[in-house]
Amino acid sequence: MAPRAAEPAVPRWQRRPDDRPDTLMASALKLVKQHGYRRVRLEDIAADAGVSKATVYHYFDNKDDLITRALSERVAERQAEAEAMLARSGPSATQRLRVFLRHFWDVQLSPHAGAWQQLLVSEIVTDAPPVFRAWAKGLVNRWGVVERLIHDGQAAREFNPDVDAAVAARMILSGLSHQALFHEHLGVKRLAPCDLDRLFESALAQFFAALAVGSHIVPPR
Amino acid sequence: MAPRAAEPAVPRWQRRPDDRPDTLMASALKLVKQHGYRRVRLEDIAADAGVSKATVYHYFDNKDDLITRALSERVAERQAEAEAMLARSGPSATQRLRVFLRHFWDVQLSPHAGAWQQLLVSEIVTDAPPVFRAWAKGLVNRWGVVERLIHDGQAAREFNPDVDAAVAARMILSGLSHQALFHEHLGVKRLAPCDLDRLFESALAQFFAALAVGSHIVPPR
Amino acid sequence: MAPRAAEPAVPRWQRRPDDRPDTLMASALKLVKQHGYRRVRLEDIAADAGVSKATVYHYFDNKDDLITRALSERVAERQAEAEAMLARSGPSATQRLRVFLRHFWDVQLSPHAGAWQQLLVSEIVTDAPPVFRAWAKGLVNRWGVVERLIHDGQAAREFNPDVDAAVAARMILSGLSHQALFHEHLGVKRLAPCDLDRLFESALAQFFAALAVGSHIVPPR
Amino acid sequence: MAPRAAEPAVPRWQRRPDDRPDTLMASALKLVKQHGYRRVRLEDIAADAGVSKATVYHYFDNKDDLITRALSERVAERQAEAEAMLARSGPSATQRLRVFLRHFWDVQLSPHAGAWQQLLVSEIVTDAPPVFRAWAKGLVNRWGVVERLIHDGQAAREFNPDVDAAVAARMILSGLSHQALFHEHLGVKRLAPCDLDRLFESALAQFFAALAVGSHIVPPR
DNA sequence: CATGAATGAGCATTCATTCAT
DNA sequence: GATGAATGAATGCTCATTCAT
Repeated sequence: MAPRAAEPAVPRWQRRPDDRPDTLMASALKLVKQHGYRRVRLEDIAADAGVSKATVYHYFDNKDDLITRALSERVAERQAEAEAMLARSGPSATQRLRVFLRHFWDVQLSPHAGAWQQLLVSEIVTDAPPVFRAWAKGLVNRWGVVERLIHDGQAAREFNPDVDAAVAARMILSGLSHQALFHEHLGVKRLAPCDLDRLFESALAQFFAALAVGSHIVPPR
Repeated sequence: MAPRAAEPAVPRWQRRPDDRPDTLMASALKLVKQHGYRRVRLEDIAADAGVSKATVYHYFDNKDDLITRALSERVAERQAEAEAMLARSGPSATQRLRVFLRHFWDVQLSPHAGAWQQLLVSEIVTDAPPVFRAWAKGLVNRWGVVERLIHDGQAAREFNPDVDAAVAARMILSGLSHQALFHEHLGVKRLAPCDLDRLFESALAQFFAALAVGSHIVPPR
Repeated sequence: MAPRAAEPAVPRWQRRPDDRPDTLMASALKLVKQHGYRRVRLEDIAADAGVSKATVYHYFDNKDDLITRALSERVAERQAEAEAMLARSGPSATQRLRVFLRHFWDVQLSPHAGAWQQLLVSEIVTDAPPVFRAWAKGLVNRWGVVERLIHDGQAAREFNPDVDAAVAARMILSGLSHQALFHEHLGVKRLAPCDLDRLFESALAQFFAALAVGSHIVPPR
Repeated sequence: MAPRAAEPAVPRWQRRPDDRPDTLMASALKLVKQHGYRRVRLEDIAADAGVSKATVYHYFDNKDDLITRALSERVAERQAEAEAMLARSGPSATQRLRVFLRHFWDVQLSPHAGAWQQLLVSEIVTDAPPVFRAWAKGLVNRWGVVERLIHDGQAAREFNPDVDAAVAARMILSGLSHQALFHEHLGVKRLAPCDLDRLFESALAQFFAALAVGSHIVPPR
């Protein structure tokens, strides 16, 4: 409470006011990930950011605005990362796909990603539709990336041209995502143990088997 | 205030049939699905069931108890349905798998199932772990059913014996689930349209292609 | 719920309905003493008496009526005891006083009496004035008893006739009561230990010293 | 709802001086004394202090915290007063005792003190033990003061050195306290009238008679 | 008689938001 | 710009009492 006497008169840094919104959004993000969208209290966010509740209203319209903007910004960053994830070079479509999917899997397994999936599916889709839409665009984008890689492989005669590339892309990504969420993040692995690498490798083996040139694909009806 | 003269004195409340707890749980379920676990107000549930708040406390310990029991009961029912879903007969493993998966897909597409997935992933896993565990058991169960059907097919030489049946089971179910959730329930279909039947049929075609006897499966490492 | 089959057809005793009110009052008394007037819940009393809440309303107008009547009855009993306490015979007034006061002290030390004092002073005086009045009559009665015993002693030349007997009676009884309450029941003995017998005996010695024939009593102004 | 035209827009609340917590504690104290610990409603305290319920939570953790702190503070004040009560000078121990006890008696007769005794004995001892302990310390303290004054008198040959000073102190203070409570505050004077001054003076006369040099004290056993 | 069922009124506590300084 | 102070609107829970059976 009382000013600490012997302290150096010149603090090492001054909090630049411009940082405020970012600091607040960072705190918001952190606490939302920890406790969920609806459970975070504005007060906690403010405290975490080291400001008073009222200050939040200088920078944001209300709690929702703060959180929504915090999430949006993060979605944008993630999107950028996701783009970067694309394996741009590589000898074969197979190789590039494998690299991309491996990266995707690793990301999905991060606790970060787990928390995000939960938030998205539950509260964001309901309470912050624009954020959800932004994120969904990224999702569709990734589907497109994989679809294009498959098409490349088909064009290069690496893959069976009869395979429905769009669906194949969706299924491998959805499968991996869903497994990461339930198996890893939600703890189903305790009920049905399965080595994570085996999961990924087997899934990939089957994915490529279905894409293989001679695969017995029965075109939909 | 004013003395009611010869009025028949309408009784303040009615005695209703003994299914009170069930009615309450039904209302709870309905409103939880509509507004989410944390957002339902006890008062709304009571009102929906046509009773007063206090009546709820006659049958349940508290709000959590009511909702948790409502969810648990529903999980039990769903579990039963899921068991029944099993295609018990059929000429071939392929046929039986197809029937099972079709049923699974149809169920996943129901709005009901969509709401459930959201609830489970978000609030139930956090706020009602026992309910989540019960549900997770059912999930693992379904994985097991498909795995066994694949094993049957492998034993009957219908499928490639090298395929990792457990992972194949997980991936097809997870893929379908995840697609149903995002594509259908969360509205991603507006961003990336795709016919639901095509989705299912292509997914199945690729699934069986990977299982096909001659498929080029590279066993994991 | 289901009737226990093998049970002897004739229970050893039938609860006589006439017992009900007494049973209820007993439970009320017990719980009021345990938890205080305002904290007992009607439900607890009913449960303790083995009947349902609604049954209480057959015998009593409301919660207050039940408790008030329970207390009143007990006050009446106590009063009777108190009367009986009077040492009717004895060689000297001194002896009879000593016997009476010893009895009084012992009663005051009982946990029972402690609970009662608390109740009286706090809730009964406020919430059940008639009960309080009844009890107060008993109190005044006891003062009168001691006063008369002192008068007897004065008439017999055992005590100094100048002593104000009424006040002496009040002070010895109040002193003992108050000490019993605070020292014993409210636990002040932990802060200022004092042997109970020493307390009583010293108090009595001083009481009789003041009454002694040669005592230097300065009559009030 | 209707747009308020050019209205000066009366502010919804006022900022008030910084003595809020004190104001609140004062109101708490007042209402607790009026209605008892458990019966005061937070809302009433807030209203009495002219603030909203929520404001209370700005300064106190909860209702209990508010009341407990209010009581504690008051106990502290009373304690200070009690210390000051000590008759520091005077020609004789007798004189100093008389002054002290007179002051004590006057205080005990104040309506204030009556309310406090009731609260202490009933709710405080149960619901706010720390407050009770603090108060009990003050009580024991007062016993000690009188005991020391008696010892002084014994040392100065004013009083009989055989008298048990500790017990004498307890009995005179307890007697006066108890009489003040029942006779005055709880209205027993209506049943058994007695002039307050006579009560005090006679009590004191007997007290000093027992202490007198020649008093026939029979040391306890 | 006895009771399970039902309820209204009450109450402490939480939290996003606003205002005066 | 920043904040402490203030609040209204919710909301879960309790309990004495009443009614239909």
